[in-house]
Amino acid sequence: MTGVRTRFCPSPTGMVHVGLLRTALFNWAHARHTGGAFVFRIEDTDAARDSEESYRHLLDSLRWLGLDWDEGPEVGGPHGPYRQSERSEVYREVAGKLLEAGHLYESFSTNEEVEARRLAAGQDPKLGYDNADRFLTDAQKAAFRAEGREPVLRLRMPDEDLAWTDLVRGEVRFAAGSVPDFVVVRANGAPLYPFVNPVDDALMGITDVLRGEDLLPSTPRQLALYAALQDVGVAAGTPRFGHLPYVTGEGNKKLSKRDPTSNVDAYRERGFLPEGFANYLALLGWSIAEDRDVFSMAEMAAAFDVTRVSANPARFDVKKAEAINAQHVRALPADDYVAAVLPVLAGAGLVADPPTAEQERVLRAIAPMAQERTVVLSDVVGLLGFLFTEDVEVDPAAAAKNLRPEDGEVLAAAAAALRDLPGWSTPAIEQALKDALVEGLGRKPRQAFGPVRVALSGRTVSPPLYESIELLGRERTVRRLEAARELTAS
RNA sequence: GCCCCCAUCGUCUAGCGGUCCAGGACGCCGCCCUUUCAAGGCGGUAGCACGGGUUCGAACCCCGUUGGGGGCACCA
Repeated sequence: MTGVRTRFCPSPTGMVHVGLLRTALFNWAHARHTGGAFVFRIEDTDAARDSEESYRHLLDSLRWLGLDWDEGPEVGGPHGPYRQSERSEVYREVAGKLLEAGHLYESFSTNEEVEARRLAAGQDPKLGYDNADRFLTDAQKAAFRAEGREPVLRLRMPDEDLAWTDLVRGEVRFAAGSVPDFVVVRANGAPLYPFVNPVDDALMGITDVLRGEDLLPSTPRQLALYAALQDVGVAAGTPRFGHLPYVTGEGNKKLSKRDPTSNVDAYRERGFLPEGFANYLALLGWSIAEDRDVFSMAEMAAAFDVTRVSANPARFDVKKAEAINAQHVRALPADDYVAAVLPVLAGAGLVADPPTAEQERVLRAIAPMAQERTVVLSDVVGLLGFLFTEDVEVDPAAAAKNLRPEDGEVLAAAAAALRDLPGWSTPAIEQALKDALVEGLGRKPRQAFGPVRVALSGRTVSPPLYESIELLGRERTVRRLEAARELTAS
């Protein structure tokens, strides 16, 4: 397959939805896999809801995920402009051609009139427009205009079944007559989405349209429009369509825009890696192999086949997304991990920006042990914070569990063993603590090291103890042990 | 109401007529390793919605039922 051109054409309203980003990802992957082009177009025809901020945010989100576009905003291309708000002339011209060729006609019926006619005929008003204005005479039109009415433009639907072979679902068919003539241009001259979207696709040479399942019922109209567009020489052909399954939330409902778990930013802020998040998104409807589900963007591009996308709706499962992300975090080269984590620590005020040499040394030393405990980047604030503060705030729950009155002796013994330890190294620290606590006090390892861990890190979960102690240094270690000992007394 | 889409473990999926008493992953439950928590290793739990066909043979093909979802704007 060559010459494939896919597109992603969101409207800049509000936040970026995970389902939207999944659609972008699949279009990108399909283009990359086939060696085609990925076009990015902004459908900002709704001035009331669109915002410049949201537009910027859209570009930023695509770039964050690693989706590069060949044509579109900020990169240009031969079919621009790529923002619909700048293409009004184009639509006016195309509508003119279609009207002249008789594919479009002027319609004066109001919704109330249509409904009244349906009711009078004993039909369900839900059926919509009744094609009543199809053959208005010039005299009739003049009469309506004399009343001060301005017409909308409607597309004359063909009297035949509208069917296509969907890339993900196979043949889909709508019976002739089941789709009424639809409005293409408003009375005030403003073109509508069902018109501008195919017009732009045609003009931009789009060959493959991968979009959400919610748009499937509007495909017959697009097909009819395409036929008209070809007739007047605007379109070269009809694109292939592939309708991607819904991304659902809890329950089986389509993931609502109001559901906080649908906002891509939430994942970004928690520190999902772009590759990890893209990997999970790809799993929503696609799989790379029978026994494998962790892969890179490059691997996805190499293997992606739209035809193998599942038609089933997919539930967004945060737990699995985290598990996939954690695998990407663990696979990071150490330097990359440090680089990724530094801004997070700086953002939490734990290290300077840029970090001091000492802070960087500590981070590099603990990184390999922290890495395998990091699911999302923001985890490091809690996991490593104790290494970058003078004193530590002990988590009350951890204290209740491991800083009980009987644990005081452990802390005292640990402090004593470390206060004058010759040689401050991980092995020396390990030996000293084992001697003092396990041998000396006869405590089980669990009973011995639990209190020490809480005293030093403030939590029951931390990187390996001895290494942490070495990095903490003698002074802070002893001070924290003594401070914790006072807590056991209370 | 009308039209359309979907139907394999709790979840995401593999399966494209025999190699499937259905494979992987997440989750969950054990065990091992271990200074904690993870990671890692090993094992376990759990599924072809139902009914008819077609066929020597059906998770896979067809029809129906049921269930779920979506669309029916001068919004995108």
